[in-house]
Amino acid sequence: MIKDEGKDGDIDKIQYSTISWMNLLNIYIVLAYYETAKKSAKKGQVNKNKLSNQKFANDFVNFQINEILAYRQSALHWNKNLFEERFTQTFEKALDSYDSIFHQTGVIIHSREGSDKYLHKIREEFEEFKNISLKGSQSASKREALTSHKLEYLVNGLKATFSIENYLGGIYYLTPDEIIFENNTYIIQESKNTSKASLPKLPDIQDGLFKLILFSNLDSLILNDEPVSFVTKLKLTGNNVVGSIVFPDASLEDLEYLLEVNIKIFNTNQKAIIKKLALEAQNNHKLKIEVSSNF
DNA sequence: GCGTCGGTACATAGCAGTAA
DNA sequence: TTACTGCTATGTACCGACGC
Repeated sequence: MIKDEGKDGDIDKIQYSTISWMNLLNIYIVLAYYETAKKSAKKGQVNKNKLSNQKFANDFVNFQINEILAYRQSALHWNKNLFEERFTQTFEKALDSYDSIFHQTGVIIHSREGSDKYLHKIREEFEEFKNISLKGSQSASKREALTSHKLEYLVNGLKATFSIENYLGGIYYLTPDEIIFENNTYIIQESKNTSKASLPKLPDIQDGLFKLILFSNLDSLILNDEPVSFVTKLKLTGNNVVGSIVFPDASLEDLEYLLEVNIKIFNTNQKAIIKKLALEAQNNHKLKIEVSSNF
């Protein structure tokens, strides 16, 4: 839920968007907090208030996993209950745990002040989510499949926000990198770039794909009450890439040619990833993938 | 000043190849 | 079979840049 790396380090807290994301994808959430940590002994860090080697309270994690194994309802249901009944107290536990880590290690941690504000904000977002789901369940239209999403498209200056809702009432807010209007079609695009390598790292590609697969499964895109045509696109750019390719438009020959002219640019693993991306675009309706140079 | 993001450095684990 | 070596993938930590 929270990771405090000491006063001179980073502090990370779970965001509500992550929780609603899990709701949308039917993934069960396990709350966890760190129980022990050591003062960082790395050179350059010994004189700072920095924690490393943080370990989870494992019993608490295992307990929840066992509960989930015996649970018979949807992840949304589990997550909702978890949030209502355990979130605040577990967060307090996490903070208390950091207090005792401070006493054990002498490492000063971030002040507790911001935490109340955080809890208030995340609770507010949860309430908003509950209100929207309530409205959804009252509506006469029964949605039967995950692919039938309700979609709102808000244009706010240059930023566009999608709110996707599935039939269970899970909601996730996503902001795509770019929206391009071309040949009467909206292209929802995620871009991943790498300045040093020729192809972005696999986790980055996966992240982009993941967001786009949600978009590409949308039934329809409504802008100002009018249905508009759209595709989704993952644009991968890297260093020294010769030529460019767009899947699934490109032929097998095009793919072989791209790999041939970039034989020294892409390593074996990267070539394999590109081939898999070609397959992904072939099998995923409405998804395009572009591989090109970053200049 | 704070929170966030992206790039990078570093440690570690897994794996395959090779020599003893 | 064992010990060693180098390569790669992965996760964590660190740090600078940026916007608010």
